[in-house]
Amino acid sequence: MSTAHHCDAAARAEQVLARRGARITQLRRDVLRALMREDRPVGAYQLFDQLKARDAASAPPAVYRALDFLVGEGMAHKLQSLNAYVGCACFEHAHDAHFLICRGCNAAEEVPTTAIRKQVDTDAAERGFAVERMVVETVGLCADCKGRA
Amino acid sequence: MSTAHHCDAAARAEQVLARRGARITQLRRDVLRALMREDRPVGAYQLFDQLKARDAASAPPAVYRALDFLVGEGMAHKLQSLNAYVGCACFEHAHDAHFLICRGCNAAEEVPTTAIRKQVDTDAAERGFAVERMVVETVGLCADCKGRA
DNA sequence: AGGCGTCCGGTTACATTGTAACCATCGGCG
DNA sequence: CGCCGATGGTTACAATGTAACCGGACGCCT
Repeated sequence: MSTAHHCDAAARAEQVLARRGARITQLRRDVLRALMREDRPVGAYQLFDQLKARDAASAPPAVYRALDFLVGEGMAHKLQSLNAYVGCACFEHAHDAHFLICRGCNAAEEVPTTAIRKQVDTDAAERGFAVERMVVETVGLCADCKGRA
Repeated sequence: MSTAHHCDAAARAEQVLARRGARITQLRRDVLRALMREDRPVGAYQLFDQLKARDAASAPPAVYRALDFLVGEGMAHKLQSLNAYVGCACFEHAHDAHFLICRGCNAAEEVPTTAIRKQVDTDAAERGFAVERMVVETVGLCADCKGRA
């Protein structure tokens, strides 16, 4: 696993944010990079500990604020079933996602939601429900971990 | 809104559990009924406070254990995006669900997942991922709250 | 009936996750 | 320059969830 890919993701994300006119501060950059460096979901306090060790963060609220910013910009997602965050160098401001979360290796693969979103919209429309946000998370075993079982 | 419906739900759930041979203790019954009495998601500590007031629960772990039992039996679901629980007088041991969660009135309507589940299975199969559990939650405004806006 | 093993829940003490509130600072802008 | 909104530092806490240990209840078997 080369780190090049992850650096690229962070760099790409920063470019997108810049083009968008978003304020990229040092803290936000640090959080973004820390997130991207991992290829797994990371807890807010895990991030905090990492950053704290480098004097890059002062206290939990700072980290949560940066995470909220990144999630709002679509550069991170929160995994509700893990209370953890993953990075995502996406070009859309905010977008929903479907995560395949492996309970073997803790990887979380983001996959597109077009078909699911359509079905959710149908379910909602039938009931006059206006969709704002969607959470889709699937827990199980990835191909590798399934094999290793 | 009559309470009859909710009592029926709790009674029905207890019947199903009984037929299944599950151990229905006083605590579990109390938690089940408290859950069913609400028509909204309820936090574990909210339940705890209610039960505590009636001397029906001693401490948080007891409530969490009862909730785990009920979720395992398919008589309750956890809403990951709210950290809250809802009852469900279903006949399946465990089943996934799609929840339409209204941020106006906090109602959570459970709707079937057949179509979504199929798509999730497809997404997963394409990547060799073995699905075990699925979380689908949609946040927005229900018909009533949309109107009231 | 007696003894055994398992399941359940009481209890204590914490761990983890998330936030409210207040203030200092910084950067842009008139 | 002086104002203003956005950002983040700081403190103190709220809310959510759990580990570990124990005793008692219950079913089951002999």
